[in-house]
Amino acid sequence: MLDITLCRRDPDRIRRSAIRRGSDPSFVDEILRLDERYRLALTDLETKKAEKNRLSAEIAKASDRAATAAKLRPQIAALDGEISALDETAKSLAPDSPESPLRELLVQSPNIVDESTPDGAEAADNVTIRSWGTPRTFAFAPQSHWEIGERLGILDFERAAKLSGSRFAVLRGLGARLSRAIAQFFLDRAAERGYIEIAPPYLVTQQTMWRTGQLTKFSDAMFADTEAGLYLIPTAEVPLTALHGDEIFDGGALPLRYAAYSPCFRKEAGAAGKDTRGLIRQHQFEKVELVRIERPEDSFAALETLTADAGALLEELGLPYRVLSLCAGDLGFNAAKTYDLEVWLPSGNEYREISSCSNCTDFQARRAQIRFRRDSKAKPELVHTLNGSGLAVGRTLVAVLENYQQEDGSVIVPEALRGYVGTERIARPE
RNA sequence: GGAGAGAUGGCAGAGCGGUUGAAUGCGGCGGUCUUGAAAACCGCUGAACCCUCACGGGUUCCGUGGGUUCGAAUCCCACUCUCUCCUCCA
Repeated sequence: MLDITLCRRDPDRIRRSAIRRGSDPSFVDEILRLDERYRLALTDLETKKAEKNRLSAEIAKASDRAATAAKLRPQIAALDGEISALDETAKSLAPDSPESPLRELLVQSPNIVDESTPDGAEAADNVTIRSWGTPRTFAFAPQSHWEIGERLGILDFERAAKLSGSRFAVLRGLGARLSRAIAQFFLDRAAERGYIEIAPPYLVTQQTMWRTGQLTKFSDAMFADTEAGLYLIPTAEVPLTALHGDEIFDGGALPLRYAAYSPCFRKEAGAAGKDTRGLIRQHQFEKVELVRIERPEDSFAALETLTADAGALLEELGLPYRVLSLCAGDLGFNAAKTYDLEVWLPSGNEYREISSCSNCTDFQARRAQIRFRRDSKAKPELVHTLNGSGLAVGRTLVAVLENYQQEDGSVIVPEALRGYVGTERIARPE
């Protein structure tokens, strides 16, 4: 949600951001026009209310209340008429009333693009910031993770389809164990880096979804039980970020760092025909999510740290990756700036996204009303929220299987995971 | 699922239909005292929005939404949530 006061103070900033995202900036003029009308109506309304309150106070102060009330009643009735009419007008225009077109415009607009986000219209314009590791050269044709997994008996897509249809997987034996090992490894590292582990609900209310910007209007991206009014989280970012909604922190409480391991549920409605094989794009996948709540002045430095925290996991696993700065046109709704981490997958001879780290500045904080005070007398200010995968478990499993595959069909377990998996090599199904 | 109790400021906890944004306590901030600290004492201490260059003024908010009334934290209705007991269950 955009800040109405910022729209008044610096409309050009909003226009510039819209243009960089590739959308028409004329809505800013519409916002200003509606806002003007709203404030006129509001001032009018409040003046009438003040008059009425004065008359009521007069009755309260009078020695003979009944008589005074009788005398003033016609005046008050007249004011009541005007008040209810003005009230309706003001309500229909207010930036916080659900029906108002002004609110619609504020709510539908994506976050303001940060200056440091590169220009560009689409994914091809994203800028590679750095890369780590050298993709391994294979003496044989590397296989895809589903070939490896099915042959080793640790991935079973056929039976998953029998149970649940397409875009599901069954992990078996060391496959299931490896997946659990990866998640455990991520959580342990997060704890070492000062992230507090949270085990959140996986079902949240519509309001919670709305607050973190996942629900704008009608979203067909998420699984929901509409009868119960509950949504399956598409990422733990949702409960972690909304955790402190409607709260005001003491300045000393910040920054806050949270990590949560959770399943994520997505309909993938817009992805028909994409990544239909294997674990890459599932209706249900697991992820360790990192969330930071920061003071505004610290949030961009925190984005660098967050991205480094995610990258360190890939480095420890020995998986080559690169970091992209998403261009303005490819940026998500909530983000002012995003770094994507892409891991090397030898079967496709390409890098694939395994983490996305975003600074959402005050955008989600405004929706969820997460604030802090610099000192005990200061006015509450909105915090900045950041989130990043640290990392997607399923895609890490893919990367491990593909990058560590051996010519004999076995897979070596990366050093960092051996303690969790309990073996150095996955050779044959038990 | 059944029965009961409750929802008030950062927290705890009062509150008669009339100047109550709300007693009191705790916490927080400032001050006096002190070499310093503690204690004691004094003062201040909720949020959102609108008008104003500013000083200042105004409106709204006591779970949410309606209603009664000139006037509602206080009365009425509906809803939501929390707690306790029973039931069920991993």
